[in-house]
Amino acid sequence: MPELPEVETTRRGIAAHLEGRRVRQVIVRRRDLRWPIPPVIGRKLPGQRIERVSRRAKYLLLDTTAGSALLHLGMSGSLRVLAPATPAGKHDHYDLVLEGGHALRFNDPRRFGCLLWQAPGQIHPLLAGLGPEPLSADFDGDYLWYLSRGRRAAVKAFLMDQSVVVGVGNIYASEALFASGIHPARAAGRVSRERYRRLAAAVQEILAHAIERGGTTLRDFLRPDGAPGYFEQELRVYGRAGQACRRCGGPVHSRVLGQRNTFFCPHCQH
DNA sequence: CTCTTAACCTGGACGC
DNA sequence: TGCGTCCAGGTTAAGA
Repeated sequence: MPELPEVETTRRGIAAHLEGRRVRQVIVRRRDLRWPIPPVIGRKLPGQRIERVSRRAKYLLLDTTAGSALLHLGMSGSLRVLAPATPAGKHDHYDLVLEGGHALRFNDPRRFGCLLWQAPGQIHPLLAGLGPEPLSADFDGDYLWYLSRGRRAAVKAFLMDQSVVVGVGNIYASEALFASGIHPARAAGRVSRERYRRLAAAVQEILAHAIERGGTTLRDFLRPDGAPGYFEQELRVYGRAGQACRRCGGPVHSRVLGQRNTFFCPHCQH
């Protein structure tokens, strides 16, 4: 479900409720997520004040002086802030109960998400080796061009590689490649510097705009306040196989690339 | 290194 | 109504 815009939307939604508050209790209903929830969280987190809710790539971090809780939403995870004593439903795997009784609740049918712990001053192994944030100054077309020299994998797989740049998932990769006129199956090493500049600009523009719209709701993504995201209506190619390209009117194609369904216009993208 | 593939897990949509 | 099949926004681990 969540790519960078959806995770950032979630961060903004929960931050106002969490920052400055203490965690009273950690309730774990199912420990076996992508990785088991480590017992250290139950020992360290209660009593701690959440100083900041931050984001790195598609991970959310609840920063305290004792360490940081590291949250990932996987494919189907979502977070809500709920009133005290709201009954838990199916797939509600953990709650972080705050002082005052409100709870941050994690729901995730497929259990690809995780809740891990990062000690103060340490970088969790999952965060080591991640590429730059796409909306930071460390990311631009020249960087992509330089890094891609000699790479034979498809440019779409290259763009979705989180060690290259973080946050770009299957929806926004198709969208950014369409916006910059690059065929998703083209070898990454055979895209020109000028076109990588356009691609990087498209990634930044699309992600920023999607954040403004509260992310993309395709099936079940909801913001922490329960509202859907409104970027779906802005999608140019994703999920539109067989429909008219919004630029040339020809049919949008789809094919599987790197195990993921990919949408593009063969007339507009080369 | 780089690249590809299988695997993790559940639910919804669809065809029969 | 029920059952089988396919698909889904992510990521790692293992193997070539």
